[in-house]
Amino acid sequence: MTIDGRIARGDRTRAAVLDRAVARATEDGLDGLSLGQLATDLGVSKSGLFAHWRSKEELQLATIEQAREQFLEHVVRPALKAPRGIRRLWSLHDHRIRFYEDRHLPGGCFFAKVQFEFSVRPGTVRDRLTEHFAMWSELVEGLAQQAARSGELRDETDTRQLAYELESFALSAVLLSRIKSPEPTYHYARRAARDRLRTLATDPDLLPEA
Amino acid sequence: MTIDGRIARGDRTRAAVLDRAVARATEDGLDGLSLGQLATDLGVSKSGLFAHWRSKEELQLATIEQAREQFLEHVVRPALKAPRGIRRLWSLHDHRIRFYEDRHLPGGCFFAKVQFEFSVRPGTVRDRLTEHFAMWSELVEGLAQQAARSGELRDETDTRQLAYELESFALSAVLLSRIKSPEPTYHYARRAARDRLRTLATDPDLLPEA
DNA sequence: AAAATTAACGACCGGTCGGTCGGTTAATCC
DNA sequence: GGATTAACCGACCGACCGGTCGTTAATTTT
Repeated sequence: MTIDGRIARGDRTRAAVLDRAVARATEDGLDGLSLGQLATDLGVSKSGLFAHWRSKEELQLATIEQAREQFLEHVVRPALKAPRGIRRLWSLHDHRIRFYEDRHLPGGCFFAKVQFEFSVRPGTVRDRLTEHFAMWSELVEGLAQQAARSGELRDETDTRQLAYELESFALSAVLLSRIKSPEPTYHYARRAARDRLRTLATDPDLLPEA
Repeated sequence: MTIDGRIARGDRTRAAVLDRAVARATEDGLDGLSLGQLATDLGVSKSGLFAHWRSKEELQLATIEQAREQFLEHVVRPALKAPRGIRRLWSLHDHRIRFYEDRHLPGGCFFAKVQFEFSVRPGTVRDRLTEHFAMWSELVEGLAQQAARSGELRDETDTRQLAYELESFALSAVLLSRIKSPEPTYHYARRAARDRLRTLATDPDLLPEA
């Protein structure tokens, strides 16, 4: 019952390749990824990559899963530590902006980038991205509904509408932080969400002040 | 002083190529554009394209200008017919959403697509896109300031913040209309902007109702 | 110690990419 | 009517693309 050193080695390179692939994809896109360049960057051979993934598309799909893991680890799981309700909703938005702010990825956000890249290009990659976004949407809308049911949101609140607006503020933070100056952008992204949540909250003091 | 038929012919093909390039770029991006495919689609030869643009980058830059023209014609100029102030601001947002809704371009929005594509890729293309976005930002913020100065927005209104939020709602409409169902998305994009403007308006009746 | 398994490699393939070059055709100018 | 000009084309180029294949080196199993 010892650890197989060969497999451990494979796992290590696989992880290294995927981490690099996620990062590069935020710059040049999932399709812009060239297997040759990726291999050279990592100091491995191109054919070595094919030992782990049988095609470029397979590697793209694996890259998506890796990006999802990163996002869960840095954004979702920490955010869920906040108390149920409107504070958890805010926490999710805040952690998300912080993740962009901290520049974990050179392009800011893997999913924003590749969603735009594949949103009108049918295929397996697009389908997987759509699934992931559906899950993410359910998470956000679920948290909003939780907050509504526990009486922390005004009765007339449209939780889907709210989810749309939060998504908007975060999504445009990714882009605008690269096109205009980053600091004001992140500030606007936070303030927009906080103001919106405060107008819908039955107890605005649950949220940070201006 | 008659019209030179040869030059007129050149202008016609140039316009046809650029229109097609704008449309295709919303699907595959400005870099995803292949000159060979583009030429084949239009029934011309690849080398014929090089007679009009000396490199791919030159064609990309020309494509950006063409997209700008389209956007001015379908969105900006019609929107500016609305009376100065908050109604003009709303009109700009509404025309923008309508432009996406009408599916003039297969990918929804040229600028959203290529901004994401080039936002972290230094070069002439990126620089031009940044310039264009700066002009667009000035337009929106200028309209907001106009509305504020004429007393149609509450005194405490942060016009830059408002511009950020409007941009967010429109930007995410492009993406979410492809990932989720389109109709609710456009509805959310309009309602978010209208609600926000109404809370900031000194006279909400200037804006359409729910 | 031999056999089996796994990661990784170098050489190579057909195809496509952006780009060049020497024409051809047709409209315009003198 | 001949020279000029502009649009456009077909053949071709080197570079790079995703992908295949036979092999080597290291580790584990028997």
